[in-house]
Amino acid sequence: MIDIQLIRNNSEKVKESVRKKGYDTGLVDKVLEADKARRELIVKVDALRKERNEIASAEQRTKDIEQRGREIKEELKTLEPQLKELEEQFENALGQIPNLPSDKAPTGKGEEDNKEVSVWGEPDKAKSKDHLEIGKSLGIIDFEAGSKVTGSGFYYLKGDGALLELALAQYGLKFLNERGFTPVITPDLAQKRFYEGTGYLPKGDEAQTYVVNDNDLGLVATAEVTLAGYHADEVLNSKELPKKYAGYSHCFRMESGAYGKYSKGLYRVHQFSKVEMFAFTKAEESESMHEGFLKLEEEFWQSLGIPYRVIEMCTGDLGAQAARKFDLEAWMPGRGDYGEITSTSNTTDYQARNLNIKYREGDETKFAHTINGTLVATPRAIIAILENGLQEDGSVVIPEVLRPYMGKDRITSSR
RNA sequence: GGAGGGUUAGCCAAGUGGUCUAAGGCGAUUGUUUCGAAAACAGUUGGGUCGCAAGACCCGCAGAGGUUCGAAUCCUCUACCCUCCGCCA
Repeated sequence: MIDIQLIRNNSEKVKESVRKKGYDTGLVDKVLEADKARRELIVKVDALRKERNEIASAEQRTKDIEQRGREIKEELKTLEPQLKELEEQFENALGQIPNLPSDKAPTGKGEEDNKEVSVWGEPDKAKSKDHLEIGKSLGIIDFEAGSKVTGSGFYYLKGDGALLELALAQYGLKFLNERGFTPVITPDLAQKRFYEGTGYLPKGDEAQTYVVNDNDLGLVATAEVTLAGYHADEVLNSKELPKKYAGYSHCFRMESGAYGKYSKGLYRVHQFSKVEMFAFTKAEESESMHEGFLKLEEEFWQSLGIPYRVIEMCTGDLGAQAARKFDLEAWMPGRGDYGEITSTSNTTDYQARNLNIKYREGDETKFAHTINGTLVATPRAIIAILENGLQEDGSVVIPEVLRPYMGKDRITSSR
């Protein structure tokens, strides 16, 4: 959520930001109304509580005073639940206001207004084979068994496919560990507060998360959920900041209604694993940390030798949480186009407000800033590696940096 | 699964119905002092409402209910932590 003070003091500016993000500016007026109603009742309730406290600490206790105490108790019995209700309405309204976009984010409505920032590597236009075809002939990806046993959108990786996934994860964690990140293996399930607090409720708010029983637990869509939650309700020491984590987890996404030729094969699946970067920083450091995340993503993908381009999201394509966001898109010969492989967002203090993550600096406590970024989501990495590394003879060359983890330099057939 | 003990502010910790307006200590931070520092002393160190401000008030003792004129304190439920027993490895 954003700071209510900002809305109270500068509602026009907030509306402008909300409009830029493509949300309804009426949300802002709703918040102000709810805030007003809530404050009016607070004044009433506080006055009654004050009187109650005075009565309770009075030197002399008389029948009259005790009678007044009983009256106050009755009044509060009706007013306090009303206040609670108004507070909830206020919180809900406030929670629907998206984070303000950074001034640096290009203004725009949707995908078509995103900005290409840079391009690295030379796509090999001669290659056009699809990872599904390659994976099938090498015997390393099996979607048929996945849909038999689990359902559509699930798959088996086997043989070198399994080794490749683990190689990517291990290389990724080591890569980040060497660059100051703490590797973490996180829970794959989290409570509602966390998967909602990190904002996996997009504009359409179609459910994205698999929920387990009525347990209030959901399968995480990303380790961002559990990494952000790691320091929930804490006050961090500013000297310990920034804190940088490299989380490895499975990710589960319902992806309802997301079928089509661009969602083919491993590109859009219901379960995958991912190495995720996450940082908690001081307010003034989030921007440089975010840019650092982008650099690390580039360095990582360059080390794999995969051609990519960097896209900066325009305001309309930032989502609720992000103030600024960059994606890396790898060249994928099978589709003859670039496809998203990473995404890094600066959510400033938006997530931290939801999850109550602060830091103390001097005699001030402030909300921390949180930054997230994909290092590698393994299925899409596998697409890029298979399709770009395919040789004439049908084998696939493994990027050099992964060879130590695989114990071989190419994939020839499944074993 | 059973039985007991526990959860107080950034951390440690006192407090078993009414000056608790939550003691004290540590840490952090600001000021005084100093050439500078240390030490010492003084202040600040959860959230909210009203107010131009000075300030005033409300809430907050794991969470949610309840008893009472009055709850950190008594009662009920829930979560989590610890110890022992059982079970499994």
